[in-house]
Amino acid sequence: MTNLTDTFAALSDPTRLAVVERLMAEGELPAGRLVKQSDISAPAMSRHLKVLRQAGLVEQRTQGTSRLYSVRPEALKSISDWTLDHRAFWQASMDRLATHLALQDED
Amino acid sequence: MTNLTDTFAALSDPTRLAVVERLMAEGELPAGRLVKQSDISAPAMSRHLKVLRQAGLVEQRTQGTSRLYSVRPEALKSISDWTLDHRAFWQASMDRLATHLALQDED
DNA sequence: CGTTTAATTAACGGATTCGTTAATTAACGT
DNA sequence: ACGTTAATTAACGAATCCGTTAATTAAACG
Repeated sequence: MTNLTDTFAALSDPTRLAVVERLMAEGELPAGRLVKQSDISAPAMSRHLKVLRQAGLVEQRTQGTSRLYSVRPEALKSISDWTLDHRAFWQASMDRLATHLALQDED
Repeated sequence: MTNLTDTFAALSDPTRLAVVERLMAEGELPAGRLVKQSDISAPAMSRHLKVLRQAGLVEQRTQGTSRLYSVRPEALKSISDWTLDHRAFWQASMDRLATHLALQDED
């Protein structure tokens, strides 16, 4: 099991966050495809993918000379779970804020 | 409005994640209190708090010579919203996984 | 006004991050 | 076995991060 800080670190880079979002939207994709629509080199992308893999955010499988990457849903769930663990805190505050704004609208 | 990658970056350091979690659990606390139960110096903590503040995760108010820090719920909500935006992806996968494991248990 | 308390900013060193180009590994087709 | 395609690892430099100690700012109090 990887640490939550590692998950956050993996998603703290714009290139990596974009990769994860694209893989979620389009599903499994080869590394080369991810390189094409980025403005960095293949080696740079390769190391970003390694970071994502080591953080448990993506997994890799080989097909011919290509490596296909996809998002591991467990990683996403661990983030969601973390926000839910603390939801009692931020939800109440947000509700207060929403109520306050709604009352202001009535003026 | 701050970027989501900045939010993730702020939470990618164990000291900062611990600070945020403690502030959520205990509410507003002075910087000095956060230093005490950490094993880093006051200047180091001060810069961590600055990172959290610039990422919009905490806010600060002054009381006497102390600075009181608290978590901004909006930041937490933005993370929760992000997971919900992609929930359709990971939820379905997790459900499949759960079903699969349940079927295995029956063997 | 000088002192104490609380916290920050300044300055510096070591480690890590992120990009590049060059070299290497891996799988496939002939 | 050889060449091609796809991707990774190696090697290096610039920038950023994170810790430290020393110096500075800010508020409160006699």
